[in-house]
Amino acid sequence: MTSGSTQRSDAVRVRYAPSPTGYPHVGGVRTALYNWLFARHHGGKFILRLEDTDLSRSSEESARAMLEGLRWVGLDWDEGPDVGGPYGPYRQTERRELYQRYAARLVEAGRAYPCYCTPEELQARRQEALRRGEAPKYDRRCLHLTDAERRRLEAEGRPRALRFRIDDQGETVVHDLVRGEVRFDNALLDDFVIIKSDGLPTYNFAVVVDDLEMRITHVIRGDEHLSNTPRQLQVYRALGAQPPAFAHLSILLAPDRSKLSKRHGAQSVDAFREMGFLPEALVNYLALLGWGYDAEQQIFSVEELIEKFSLERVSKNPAIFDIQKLEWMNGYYLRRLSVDELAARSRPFLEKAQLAQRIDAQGEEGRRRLRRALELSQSRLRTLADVPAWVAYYFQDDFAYDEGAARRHLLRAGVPELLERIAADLEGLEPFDEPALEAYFTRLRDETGLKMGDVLQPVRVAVTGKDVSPGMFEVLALVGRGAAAARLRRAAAWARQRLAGAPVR
RNA sequence: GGCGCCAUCGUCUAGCCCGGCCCAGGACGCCGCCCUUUCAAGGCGGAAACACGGGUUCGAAUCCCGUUGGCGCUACCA
Repeated sequence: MTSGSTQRSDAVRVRYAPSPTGYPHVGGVRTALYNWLFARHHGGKFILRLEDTDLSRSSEESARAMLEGLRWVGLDWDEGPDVGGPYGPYRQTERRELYQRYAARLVEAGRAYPCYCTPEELQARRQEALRRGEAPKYDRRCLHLTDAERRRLEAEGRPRALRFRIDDQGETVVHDLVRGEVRFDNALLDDFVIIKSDGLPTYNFAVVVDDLEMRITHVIRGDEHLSNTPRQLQVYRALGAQPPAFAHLSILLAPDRSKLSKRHGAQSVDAFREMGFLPEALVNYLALLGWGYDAEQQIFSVEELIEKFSLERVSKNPAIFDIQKLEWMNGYYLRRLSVDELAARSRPFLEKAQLAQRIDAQGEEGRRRLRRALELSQSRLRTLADVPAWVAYYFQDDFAYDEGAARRHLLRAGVPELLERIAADLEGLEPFDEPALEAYFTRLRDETGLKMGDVLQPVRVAVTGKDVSPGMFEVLALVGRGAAAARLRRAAAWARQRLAGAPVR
């Protein structure tokens, strides 16, 4: 076994090692991103490894979702379960023999021993210790078993786990790249299980073996692992191996300061995709959550992130995920997309809103109108999911009026007459384009003595159903003469009827 | 309970290591103004923070101690 050697290649090798027990959530993606940026910055390797030793919670579906989620945000890996690599396999359940070999080494060295205590017994003793106000450490009962006792327990067919014999003298110091020196009293550690009775390794053992075998140089992971690091360091030492460097990232919190979880709604990258976020915006935002270049710059391309990323500038405090800033950033990226790109990225959302078929049905003209519609609404978008609402009225006439908008602008004395007149005028307007429309409405304003808003807002509601839209002349020109006039008449009729039937105010 | 981590505007943060340039800078959000047919975008301006208490020092956001709070670990989960 060569892996126990202390030599370390100077090429950076980092890994992201999720356990496939759920969806890929943003916190994990951020950890992966930092690892990836670190690797790319240093021209090193980024490795993906699946920690699937918890058979009851791991699933193939989740593993697929993990990889897909990472790929969606634009990460790629040099070694991993799907692409292979020189230190595979890259899922722990396929590496059992390896852990067994390392465990055997520890047993030989007297640093590991079989334990026959059942979970129930352990649980009971733990409760008891807690009740007495003592630390719930493993009592080393099985360390002191005589050969005869051991034989008896084996003969009983008792399940057997393997425990690591901790060195409880002195202290273990973690030299953390983001937190500095962190010291732990070894007397507080206990003999933890390294091989479960099902033969699979536990996390604290498997990570060490894998990181060693895969020649990982920097372990960049979540803060929740900091407390476990002294245990792992002891395993490295017992193996006579040089540990990698460590960097513990603060975790992501929900707005209520609790850990980000399901009940806070969106946390899986899939959810963000469905909400219409762009991967480049999510990456930029996530990079800034816990890392800052100079605090002035907010927008970073991936290339810039790679160039500027460093662990020294990773902040120590936990960060709260702020979806409003993400939305702002998403809007920023959306505004910088070409119209064609925007159209392409909007496609799934237009399909979901049943608009894609209508657009397609218009062929080339449909594409042209969609492009123009997107052009007009681009600066108003925050997510791709907003797109359908901004383009729908260019492709369908049968919409309902927004209640508040209708009340404010349609259900007023004189409005039906005004709309009918405009409809008639527009039918004769030549040409029916933006300059002509503007000239017409200016004339109408002067002639009636109304303010532009008093004229245009009713028109807006009649033509779009809402009181918010892009510039009215552009909208009218794009909707087209026939449809515009028809909608104005429909709104006039609707308003007249409502005003007569149930007088408003 | 024990151990560990963390602590600057509502949020992300700069500054902290190497005390004075900080009556604390930027960004999101919020408010106001400008532009304007509405809403955005854009421009300009504003309110908004060094958790608390002790030290050390001529001087502390910056160093030390304590308190409080948040989070994590303490599993045959990862």
